[in-house]
Amino acid sequence: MATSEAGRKAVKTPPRPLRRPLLEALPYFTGLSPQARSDVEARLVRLTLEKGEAALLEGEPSDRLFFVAKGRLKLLRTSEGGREHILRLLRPGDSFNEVAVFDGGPAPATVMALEPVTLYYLRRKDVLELLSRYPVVAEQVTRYLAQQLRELVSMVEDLSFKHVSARLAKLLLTHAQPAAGNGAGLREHLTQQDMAAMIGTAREVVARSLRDLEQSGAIRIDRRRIIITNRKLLEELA
Amino acid sequence: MATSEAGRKAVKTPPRPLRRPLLEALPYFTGLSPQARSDVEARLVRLTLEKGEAALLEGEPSDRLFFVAKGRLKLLRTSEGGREHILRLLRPGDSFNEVAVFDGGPAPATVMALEPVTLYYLRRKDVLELLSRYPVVAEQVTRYLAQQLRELVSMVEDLSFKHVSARLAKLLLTHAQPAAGNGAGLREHLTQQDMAAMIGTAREVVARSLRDLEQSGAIRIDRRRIIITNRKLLEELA
DNA sequence: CCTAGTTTGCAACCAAAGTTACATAACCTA
DNA sequence: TAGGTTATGTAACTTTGGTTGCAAACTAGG
Repeated sequence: MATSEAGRKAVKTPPRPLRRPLLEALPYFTGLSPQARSDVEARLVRLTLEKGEAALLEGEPSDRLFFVAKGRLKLLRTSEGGREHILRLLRPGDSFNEVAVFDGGPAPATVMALEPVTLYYLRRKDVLELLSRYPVVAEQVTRYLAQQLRELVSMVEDLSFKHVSARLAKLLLTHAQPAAGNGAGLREHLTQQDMAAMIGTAREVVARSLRDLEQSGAIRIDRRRIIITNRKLLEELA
Repeated sequence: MATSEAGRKAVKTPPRPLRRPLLEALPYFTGLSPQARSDVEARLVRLTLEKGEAALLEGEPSDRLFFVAKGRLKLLRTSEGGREHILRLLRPGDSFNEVAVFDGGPAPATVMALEPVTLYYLRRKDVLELLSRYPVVAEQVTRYLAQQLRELVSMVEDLSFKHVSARLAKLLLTHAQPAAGNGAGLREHLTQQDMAAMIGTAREVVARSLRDLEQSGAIRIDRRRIIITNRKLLEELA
């Protein structure tokens, strides 16, 4: 993360057969019949991006529904002042740009590659066709959209009711090593800048809050790695 | 608005034929064939609520997709501290509880009647059946969900980037009399408490911001009615 | 191994927003 | 219209969060 400015050149690579596991990993298309599956595959277009390149710029029209096959991206919204709020991190299996595809408006957020990335996309008309041809897909799509809505509602709630340190605590918890209880680190390294952009505040405030959390005994910061020393406590703070 | 606590008794009234205009006003079901229409109508259940009654409580399971036929409701999220954040005002033609119906989880928000209200609802299984039987419905539903997502993203952006006075200015603009330019009042009266709950702040802060806006010349407050005296300015502030 | 760029630590300060505490005005209902 | 209830106006104060400004620690590439 923490990439600086970026162009948006995209390398369109020649179509190449999809590996099965990928399509199966896309929530929209699990459990389709073989014919249906090839119907979908025939419409997918492959696309690769370098680190820092944008798949989508907020405000621009776009009718592509994207799927992440490889690599991670950030989906963010930018303020006039240049600050960014990261709404989601995208990883293989995720999709994005549903909003623009389904309501026909401009892209509501920018999506930028955090590392070399492979994407596939469908055009709006193909999506709608698949949607009406395969009801299962329609069902999966509505489920996915509903989940997104649920997450955003919870984000709104957090922003409006919780203080920075609570939002930070929650962020740490959702990024903690899964199995581990106490003593767990984060699954992937996040810079303070990243964390700030994810919970909607400034980097310095994150630093301050991290110190507070350390004071309280919930976490320990060891050579800029965050260790959760008291998960219970952290959950209470969140 | 500004209703106090409320029970949640609901009066289930005997089924009665839907007036055509209503069904036509529901975005999901416009443009259906007559048979399709009666297929939908046969599954709708009618429900009335008194002012202050809840159609839905956040956290409770619910598999009903609701449609507003008459009256207004507020859709809100409550904090532990009892503060509420109003996410949307619902009026005839609106629907709610898509999230729980489509992802199968608990209701993400509470919905409360602001006045006597008539609702219709469909059960989850009927919704899914209609969805797969009539592709047009699937398309309308995904469009509607996408619009909701767009609005929530914009709400998140506002909360994270804008100050209270900007959020308030925006709120006033979206509630201003439609046609009118300067000199326009609000379409419906909102108490400061309402406004505070809609932009995620405290009532006193709204009062303070209103004074600021009046100072700046964007609005005038005349016997607790808000008049927009300089729409341009208000738009800049937002 | 060295350097340029990135990330972090931290303090001091300022601005915004939340809180507390009342007084006053408007509204509704009996 | 009287009297209670709800909505407002406003000030003072506290807390949180945003900003500024560096210095130090780190890291990746050459």
